[in-house]
Amino acid sequence: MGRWEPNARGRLEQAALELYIERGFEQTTVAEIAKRAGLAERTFFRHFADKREVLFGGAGTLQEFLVSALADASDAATPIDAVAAAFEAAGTLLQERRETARQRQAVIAANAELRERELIKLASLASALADALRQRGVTDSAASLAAEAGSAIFRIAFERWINEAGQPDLPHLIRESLDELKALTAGK
Amino acid sequence: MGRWEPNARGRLEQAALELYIERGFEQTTVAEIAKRAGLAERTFFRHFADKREVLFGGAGTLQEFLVSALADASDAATPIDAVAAAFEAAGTLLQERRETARQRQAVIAANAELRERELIKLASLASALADALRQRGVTDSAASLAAEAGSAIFRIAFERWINEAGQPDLPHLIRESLDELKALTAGK
DNA sequence: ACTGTCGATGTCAGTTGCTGTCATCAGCGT
DNA sequence: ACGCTGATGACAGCAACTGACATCGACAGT
Repeated sequence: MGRWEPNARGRLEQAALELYIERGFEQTTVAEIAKRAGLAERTFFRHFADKREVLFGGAGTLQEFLVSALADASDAATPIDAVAAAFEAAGTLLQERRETARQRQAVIAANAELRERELIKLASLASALADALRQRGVTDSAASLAAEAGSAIFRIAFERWINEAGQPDLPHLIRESLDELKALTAGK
Repeated sequence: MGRWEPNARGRLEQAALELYIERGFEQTTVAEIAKRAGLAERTFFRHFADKREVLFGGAGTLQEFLVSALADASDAATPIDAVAAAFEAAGTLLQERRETARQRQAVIAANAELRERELIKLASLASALADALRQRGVTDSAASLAAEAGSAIFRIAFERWINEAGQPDLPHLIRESLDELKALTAGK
């Protein structure tokens, strides 16, 4: 047994999400989050770079998953198809936590600073995917374009998945968005 | 003659850009910006919501220009082609300020918070373009996809325009990116 | 010319996010 | 037993941002 309760980081994430839901992101102070987690304010900043980051702990994991999924994709696949396939695989995993995802997304949508953070996480993700494509021999500009297009497809499909009633299938929505983009760029 | 020197807002923008270039964004305090502009710190926050916003005064203008350019586009054009054409028109105007754009972009690239702000401005822009497309009768999802794809095309072309040696033509780079995306989504 | 309103700015105090620094203390290896 | 390490606490301090109130030229109406 340690000197302190275990999983300080997890407790902070939990406390923060609860408080952000209860009274909103801006109305919550870091001191309150720390107090609910049974820690000092200073400790919060040892685990998270800032007050927003506590909501994005999973972003790094998702990015690693996508990059390795992309690395495993068939060499025969088009860059865009490979990226979309990686997102579909990730979508299958996300699927299991729809309610959590909805809560989190509601908090993020309600605050501009959190939306900014989300956007930069997605941009970092697209950049990592572009790098992975380049390692597969894809041209510089084609890699950027395919990664950004894939990211846009995912964002739009994710939003529909969150907002739609019932139990929509995220990988299926991703595939639909991909097909629609292909139709849009095919001319009329 | 007013009681104060005219164009306080412009002086603040100028002073801020200079200081961000001289010593970097984080190393500059709002008090220093205000002092260089001959104003009080409080006045800075009356003109700009925060320390970052002072670099993005033109974003609103750009967005309005794009939306009205899109509204003027031919009804025969594909959604993506209409969006790309709007960006090309904007690119023609941006072209005249390449050096200013490069300086500004260097400052933004050097700081994560500024990149976040830039991303949300671009997201807002894409969202406005999607709305404009919907008013033209484009489907919800097609409008989002076309606007996001157009935005990605512009971002990538803009980056190349900034970094390339010589005097690259921005509208031409936009067109090239559009064509490349079309090729990528056309299958092999 | 007088007067009252208005708009842009100054001044000041206060909250909060975030950082640097040093102290504390259980566990662990030697 | 001893010292090292890693996670935490305690405290001081800076800078971003906000609210409240004061100031004073411009300007309109009379």
